[in-house]
Amino acid sequence: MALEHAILVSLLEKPGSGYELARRFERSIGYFWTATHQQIYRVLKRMESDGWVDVRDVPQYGRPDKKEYSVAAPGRDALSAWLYEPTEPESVRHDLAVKIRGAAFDDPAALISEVERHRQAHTDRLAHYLAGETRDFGEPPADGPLNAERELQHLVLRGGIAYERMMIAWLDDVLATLARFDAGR
Amino acid sequence: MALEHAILVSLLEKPGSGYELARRFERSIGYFWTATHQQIYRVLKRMESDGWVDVRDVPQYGRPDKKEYSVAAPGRDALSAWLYEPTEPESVRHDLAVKIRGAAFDDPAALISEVERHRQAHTDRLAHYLAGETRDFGEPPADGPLNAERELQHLVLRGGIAYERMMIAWLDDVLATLARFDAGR
DNA sequence: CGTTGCTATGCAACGGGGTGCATAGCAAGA
DNA sequence: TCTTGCTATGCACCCCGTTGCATAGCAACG
Repeated sequence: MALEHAILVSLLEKPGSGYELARRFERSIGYFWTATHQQIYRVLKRMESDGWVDVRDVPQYGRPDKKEYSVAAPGRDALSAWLYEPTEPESVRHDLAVKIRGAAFDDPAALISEVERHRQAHTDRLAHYLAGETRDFGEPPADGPLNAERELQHLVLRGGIAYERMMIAWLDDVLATLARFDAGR
Repeated sequence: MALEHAILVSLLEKPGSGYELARRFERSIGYFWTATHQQIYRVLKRMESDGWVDVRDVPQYGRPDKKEYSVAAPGRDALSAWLYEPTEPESVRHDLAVKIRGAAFDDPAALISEVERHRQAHTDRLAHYLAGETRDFGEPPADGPLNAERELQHLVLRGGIAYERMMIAWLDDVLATLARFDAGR
C-alpha cells in the first residue's frame, strides 16, 4: 500500500487539508495514483495517530475552517524507508484488453465506438499534460544548479506523456484492426 | 468489476478448471488482468450458481480429478452486454512515480538501483512477449479470411509490447536524470 | 518409507478501496 | 427566501483482493 506515501509526498510538496489533498488527487498526483476523499480522510487520521503528520486548525472566513496537515519527522523517516525498499512492478488492469479478446466471440466492429471513446479520453489527457508541461516547465528555471523537486516532477510528467502517446498509437492500431473486421463482413 | 468477464473470455477461448485458469492468469490473460486462485475459485462458484458457466467433473489418472468449467448461454449474454457497455479508462497506480517525486526530499541517486530493477523486469517481459509473438503469430495463418480470435489476441499482445517498450524508454530517461543528480553532488 | 513437489480445491480473516449518505458553513442567484 | 453549489469533514457498509492455512491425490527421489 502506498497511499500513505503518496500523501506524504504531496504534503512535503505543500502542506494542506484533506480536502485540498483530495483535489490534488484529481490532478497532478492523481495522474498516477488515485484516491477518493474518504480514503484520504481515513488515512490522514491514521497517519496523525501514528505521529507521521502534524495538524493545525486553520480558521477561515467565507468558508468552513480546515485542518492543515504537514509532515512530521517520523513521516519523513517512513517515506525515506519506503523509497529505497524494493517494490514489485505494478499489476496491470486493462479492461479494454479483456473486451478486445472477448470481442472475438461477438461482433468486433461493435467495439469501435467504445475504443474511440477511450482514444478521445487519452488525447484529452495528453493535451492536458502538454499544456501543463509548457506552463510549468516551458523555460529553464535559471535558479542555479539542480532543482530536484521541479526536475523530478517534470520527469514523472514526461512518463505520463509517453504513456498517453503510446496508448493513442495502440488505440489507432486497434481501430484499424477492428475496421478490417467491419469491412470483412 | 471485470474478473468474471475475464474468466468468461478465457473459458470461451478454452474451457478449463479453476486451477488451469489460475495458471492462465499468471501468463496470457494475466499480462493485463491479475487474479489469484482463491479469487478465481470464489468467482467461479458464484458464476456457477448464477448459471453463467457449466461444470463437468473430469476424472484424471495420475493426478487429482478436476472440475472443468465452460461458458453457458447466460454467461455469453452477460459478456456480450458488458462488451459494449462504456467502461471508464483504468485508474493508474504507479508507485515508481510516487517514489520519484518523493526522492526530491531525500537522495534521488539512491533510487537508481530500484529503477534498474524495474527496467530489468520490463526488458524481461518484453523479451517474453516478443518470443510469444514469434511463436504464435510469426507466420500468417493461411486459414482463409479473418481469424478473429487469433487477430485480436495478437492485437492485445502488440499493446503489451508497446507498453513495455515505452516503459523501458522512460526508465532510461529516469536513469539519465537521476545520474545527473548523482554527478551533481 | 519419508520428504518434496506438483495438481487441485477450498475456508477464514483481514484490510483497502469505493459508494452512498450525512452534516455544516457560507455565498450567490432565482 | 429558497435553492443551488462549493468548501470541508466524516460515518457506515459492502465488495474485492490478498494472505495464510488446510486438505488430498499422486509421482518421484533419496
